[in-house]
Amino acid sequence: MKEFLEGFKRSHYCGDLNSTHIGQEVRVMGWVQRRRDHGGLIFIDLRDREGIVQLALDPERDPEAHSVAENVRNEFVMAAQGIVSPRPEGTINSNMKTGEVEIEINQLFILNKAKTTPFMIDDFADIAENLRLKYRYLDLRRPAIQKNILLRHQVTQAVRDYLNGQNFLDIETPILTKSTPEGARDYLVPSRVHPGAFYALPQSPQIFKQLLMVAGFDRYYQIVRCFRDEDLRADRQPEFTQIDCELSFVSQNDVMAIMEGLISHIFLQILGIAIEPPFRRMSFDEAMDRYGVDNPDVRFDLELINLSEIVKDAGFKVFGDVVKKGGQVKSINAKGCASFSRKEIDDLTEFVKIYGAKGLAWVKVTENNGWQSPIEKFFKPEELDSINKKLGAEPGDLLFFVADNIKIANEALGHLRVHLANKLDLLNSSNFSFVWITDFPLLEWDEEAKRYTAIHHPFTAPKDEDIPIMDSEPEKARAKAYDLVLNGSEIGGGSIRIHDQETQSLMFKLLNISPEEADEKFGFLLQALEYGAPPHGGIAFGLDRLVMLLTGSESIRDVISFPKTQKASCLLSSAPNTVADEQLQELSIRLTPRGKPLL
RNA sequence: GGGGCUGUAGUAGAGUUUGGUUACAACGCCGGCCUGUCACGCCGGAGGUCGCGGGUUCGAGUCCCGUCAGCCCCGCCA
Repeated sequence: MKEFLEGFKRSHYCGDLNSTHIGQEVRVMGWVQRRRDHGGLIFIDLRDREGIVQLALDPERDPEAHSVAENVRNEFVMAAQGIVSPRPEGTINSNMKTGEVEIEINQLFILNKAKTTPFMIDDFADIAENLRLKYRYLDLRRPAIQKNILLRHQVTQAVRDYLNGQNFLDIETPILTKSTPEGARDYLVPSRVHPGAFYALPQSPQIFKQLLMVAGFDRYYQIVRCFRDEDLRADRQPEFTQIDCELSFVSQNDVMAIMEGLISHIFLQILGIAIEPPFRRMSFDEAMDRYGVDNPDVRFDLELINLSEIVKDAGFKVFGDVVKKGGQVKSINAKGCASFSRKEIDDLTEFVKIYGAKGLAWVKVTENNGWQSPIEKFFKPEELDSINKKLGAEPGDLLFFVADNIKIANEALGHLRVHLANKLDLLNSSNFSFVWITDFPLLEWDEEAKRYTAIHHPFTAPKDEDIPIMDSEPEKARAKAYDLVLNGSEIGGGSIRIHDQETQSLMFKLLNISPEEADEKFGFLLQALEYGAPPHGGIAFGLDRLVMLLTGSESIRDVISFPKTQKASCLLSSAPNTVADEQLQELSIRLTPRGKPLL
């Protein structure tokens, strides 16, 4: 076969041929999408990564090639030579990119046969995902998935083009690195040379990229794999790819502006969509207040309205009591949804319970702005009027209320808002709405650990004006941190980092990390900060999520070549698997009986 | 750790509510026919441990218990 390919070279991709090639002799190679045998004439649709072209085999024109074609089956690998010809009148296929032409074949070779595939290689069938993942190399042949992977390549190219043009340097950082207990659970790799010691796979190159700033590289980027040993979701894999950036001598606005340039460049290059910077900006507090979440989908309204003040002293004791205990009553006006059935409303009630809400109160607004509702009788007419007014309620509207602590009320209605938008078909996946979320709190109280933890990470700088209150009112201190949210997905997040040793030490103190512990865990970073660390900051974008949104995919798995299942296994290779006793011995590892905790 | 959905020829489904003779049609596959099709067409054929294990019953794809796998979500995770 090697000798054959020495002499027989491909001239074009199948999918690239069109009427400009008419009259040329071309050579194509690819997989048989389908063979249509008319007894005499045989058509073969040959597919490669660029598309499909029709091969026409006429027994009179070339009996030898025609007889080869008689034995061809789906997914055979073929090499073909012939003349690109216009299709006869009336046989042009406008559904195909190459539909105006066909190749009149004069030489046809079978490069390899193929067994009947477990599923058809096309975009019509809806294949069970475990089967797709087991035969991922066949799944990846399907045009829709292949398109995603090709687009992913185009995105990384666009990223490199832009960042290279902005003087960023692509620098690699270690994959075998040190466990840092803050943040997600680490994937650990046992060391053979150091029995009992472990490397950790990086959750992000965070500390190393900061060290690159100390080293003076000034602008760094890396398209880099990161690892987090946490449970999976439709948009979460245990290994994922970040577009990781860090810059020296910049403010928060500098970072955001440069990254708006990057995102605009990507969208223009990939989708031809112009997105004009600056992007919309919104504080964390505003996002929580109006949308209930820190990753608001701003493609639609259905905003959350706080009714706490109105209902605090109103007739409905259940609402009033919640407010008096420090909770909130928030609501959504679903315009024109009064036609929802009892069943539909019950389903929505079940939906908010997922987020801890005890219930979902509702009101159907009737003619003359009256209420049809189980809670109607508890409100005086003037209370009812002021709620209607606050919500802009009109006849035909459906109002929802959640009364609970602030966290649950926000979360339940924030998710209900998106759920309703889906139900009402308000979401358009080809509409891209960006918003920066800024002014995050620096810290968050961890009830379980009885201490503060960093919302972003322990190296995030506080806002200058909040440094004085870090000690006295730590929960009120805000961070120089920012997330970029696209259509309700957090696609990137970053911060200005702490670059002086004193602030970093204060931060560790607030996090209840002792100097000894800090030294043991992050000593190398703290030392580096003492040798002339420049002010710096950066950001990381989730490449997988970005490509998912660019392709309109519903799962992150559809934009990753070899993804893992929800239980983090690879159905193709059967990873993870057990290993030989000898391997364990070399690593000084002894296993406990399966599933039993170590005593 | 928890909640929900799904599992029937190679594939995607119907059948499960109300247990009853040989589990149904489509696509694919195999054979035959067909010279302008393009998710070609026509004729014929093969193909099943109803995820797995146990139970109830005269009898289980169908009911019960357990278990495995995949998916969605909560917790967890930037």
